[in-house]
Amino acid sequence: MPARGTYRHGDLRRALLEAGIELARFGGPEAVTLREATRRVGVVPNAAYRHFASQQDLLHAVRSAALAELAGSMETELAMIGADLSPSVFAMASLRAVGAGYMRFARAEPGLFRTAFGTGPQADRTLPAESADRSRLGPFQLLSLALDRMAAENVLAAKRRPGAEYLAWSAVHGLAMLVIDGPLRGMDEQQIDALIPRLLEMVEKGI
Amino acid sequence: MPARGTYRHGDLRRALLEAGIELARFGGPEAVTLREATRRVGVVPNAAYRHFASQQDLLHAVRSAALAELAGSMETELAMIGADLSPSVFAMASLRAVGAGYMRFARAEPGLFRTAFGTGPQADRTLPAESADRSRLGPFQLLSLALDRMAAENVLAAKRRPGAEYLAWSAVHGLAMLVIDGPLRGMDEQQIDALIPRLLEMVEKGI
DNA sequence: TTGGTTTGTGAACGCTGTCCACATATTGGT
DNA sequence: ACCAATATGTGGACAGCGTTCACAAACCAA
Repeated sequence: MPARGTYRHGDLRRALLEAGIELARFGGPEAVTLREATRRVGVVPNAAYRHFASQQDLLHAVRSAALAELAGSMETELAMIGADLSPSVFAMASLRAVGAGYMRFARAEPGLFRTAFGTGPQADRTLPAESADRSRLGPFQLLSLALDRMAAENVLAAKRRPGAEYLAWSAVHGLAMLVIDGPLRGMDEQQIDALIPRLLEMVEKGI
Repeated sequence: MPARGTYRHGDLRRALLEAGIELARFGGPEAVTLREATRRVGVVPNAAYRHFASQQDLLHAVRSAALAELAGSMETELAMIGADLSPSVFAMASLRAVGAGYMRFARAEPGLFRTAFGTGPQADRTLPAESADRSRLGPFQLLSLALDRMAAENVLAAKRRPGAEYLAWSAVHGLAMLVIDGPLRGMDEQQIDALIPRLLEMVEKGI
């Protein structure tokens, strides 16, 4: 006898994924548990196995969603610096925009950010180059694009050498990690706000 | 009847801690489980509760040990650049030394590194300034010290502004995280080796 | 010796992921 | 329209995890 749901849920996979995202949002990767996700959807734990091979599989799906949201935050920030700028000014501002978007997301959604770059020995890592579908750009591609623009407009202190995007990424990512999940957690918010432009400045000048 | 150990172990706390470190070394923070640690020591799980308030407490102790090992790696690297250098040359080299030590530890002991900066909502974070005993310097203090030396010898591109150590730390930490636990995992080793000096160069020039 | 404190044991509880057998909807062929 | 095959959710079970409680054994002090 069908007790819990309508027995035929309709789109259980999506429902479970959304429940997982919600869990990650508030509790980070370690909060996305298969049992709790199914509980929220109102279905028995095993039902999840028809749509996700394992809990890790669910977590990977949530991770992808988190990465997409991070990219969205960067694009939002990029859109805010308007297209009425001259190419060179736009190029100059784009690195700061994507960097700021990165940091904004990390601080606004620490749970999702930690999920996106979640720790763990079993976490499946895909190199940014070969990641996902080409349609949507990932965080790394957006950062790389900003550097490309700066190089094209010659507003970069140094010549754009291959791999420079990794250096920029390291700086931004490192600050984000230290702030939301590391020893800098609890640091004064204003101090962090002051640090962000200085960090991006360091990247521009030193890359 | 005393079945497992000698019933009176001697120094169970230390034994459990060392077992925990061993677990963290190979499996990262999520591998340090109370039950496995006690199992290795040959004692019943509950015995741990006489020496650690909880599993988190054990993990915190392991984290401290990991941080100490990281600092040790940085000091080793610092010692390798000899004291026969002129103060200004030594200052110049010290940032790269501590940075390299940081990266070396991260790559050589990813499990311990991930434990040192372990993720999780319940991770107790202490600001570097107020951390630990004064006798041994932590990773952050060593990095900060290197920048101080460079500023004193005027070998820094810019004036040493307060908080610059956070920027340097962010860069190094970010690369380490991306390499051992993030999307850059699996990157070509030589490529990483080439990236490290460039990253430290970026810090020197851009800070 | 005796009584108290420390330290390890044993059994239990609820939580987790996962596997198995089963029941129920949906779907496609005839 | 019927009937078999498939897809999907249920129920029950198992092992492993952290944690708690009551109890036993060892040490220590008076």
